[in-house]
Amino acid sequence: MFSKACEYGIRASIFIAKNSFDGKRVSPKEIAAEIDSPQAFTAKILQALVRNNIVNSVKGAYGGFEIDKKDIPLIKLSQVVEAIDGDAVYSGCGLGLSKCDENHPCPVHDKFKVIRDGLKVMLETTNLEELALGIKSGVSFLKT
Amino acid sequence: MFSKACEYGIRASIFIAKNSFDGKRVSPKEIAAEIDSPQAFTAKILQALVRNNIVNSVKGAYGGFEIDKKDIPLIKLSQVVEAIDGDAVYSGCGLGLSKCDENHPCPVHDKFKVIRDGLKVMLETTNLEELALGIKSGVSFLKT
DNA sequence: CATAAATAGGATAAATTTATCCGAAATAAA
DNA sequence: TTTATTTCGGATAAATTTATCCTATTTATG
Repeated sequence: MFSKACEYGIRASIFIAKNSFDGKRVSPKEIAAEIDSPQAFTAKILQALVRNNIVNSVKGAYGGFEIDKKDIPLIKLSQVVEAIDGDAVYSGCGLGLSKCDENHPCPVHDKFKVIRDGLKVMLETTNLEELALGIKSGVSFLKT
Repeated sequence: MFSKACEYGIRASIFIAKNSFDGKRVSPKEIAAEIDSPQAFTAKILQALVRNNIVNSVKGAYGGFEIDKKDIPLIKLSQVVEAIDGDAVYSGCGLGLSKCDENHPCPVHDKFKVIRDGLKVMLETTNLEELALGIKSGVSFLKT
């Protein structure tokens, strides 16, 4: 469904959001440990999230990654996915046709549309706040 | 969503089904041309479909790939996907956790479950016959 | 039986994704 | 201003996926 990079990116975003609630910045090292991901690779993904204005980075001593508290409920999962994987999950053809639309559909176009639209709505209506709160309260987890 | 191999596999299966309606066997060359895929790679995927008893191959002169007419309505998209990509699309965690279930869920477990279950039902209730008929009647297409 | 036509399958190459390493640049604090 | 700390970013490597090539094997037909 998503690339590994995107999976790490989502998990990292949730972890950063959780810590930002407490005004705590986190490092790639800490993030990688808490979401069980390769550290250097995760750092690259964090850079992409910074470039896309999803998380904020502070260089130098006592720096790290954070998200403005007021932004946490406004950031949707769809933004994180799009920053890393682009919009292929929504817009691409399920069977890989370069041109596939209502006028020239692949055999499963309509059936896939239902699924993809559902996924899109889900990602666009899920924000980092609710996911971070799940972690904070211990009902959900970011690693095995 | 699916690997390229799986996309080719689905398109190839539909094309074979369409021709099997007319009692016509098709070659990898013909298949690759009609679904716009790399021929040798497609041939490998066809081997996997044969090993999984989804399509039938006939070696030697006048051979090719075919599907028993009576089987066409019985073969579900889920079987083709599973033969090539396995069951990761259904059962895997959306965020890549190796252990993710009701008792130890990732933050988006429930929300993903709805989407994945929908996808699963769709794949399990869509058969090759209806897809092949769409191609035959010209309402849908296997290439751009 | 000989031949031509076709799939099977191993070896290999190219492309993409995933992952690591290291020096440069920035910044807070002493 | 110096130092320690931390992100940034380029280069590179490893792993996986995608793709190609070539030979062996099978089989219908003459």
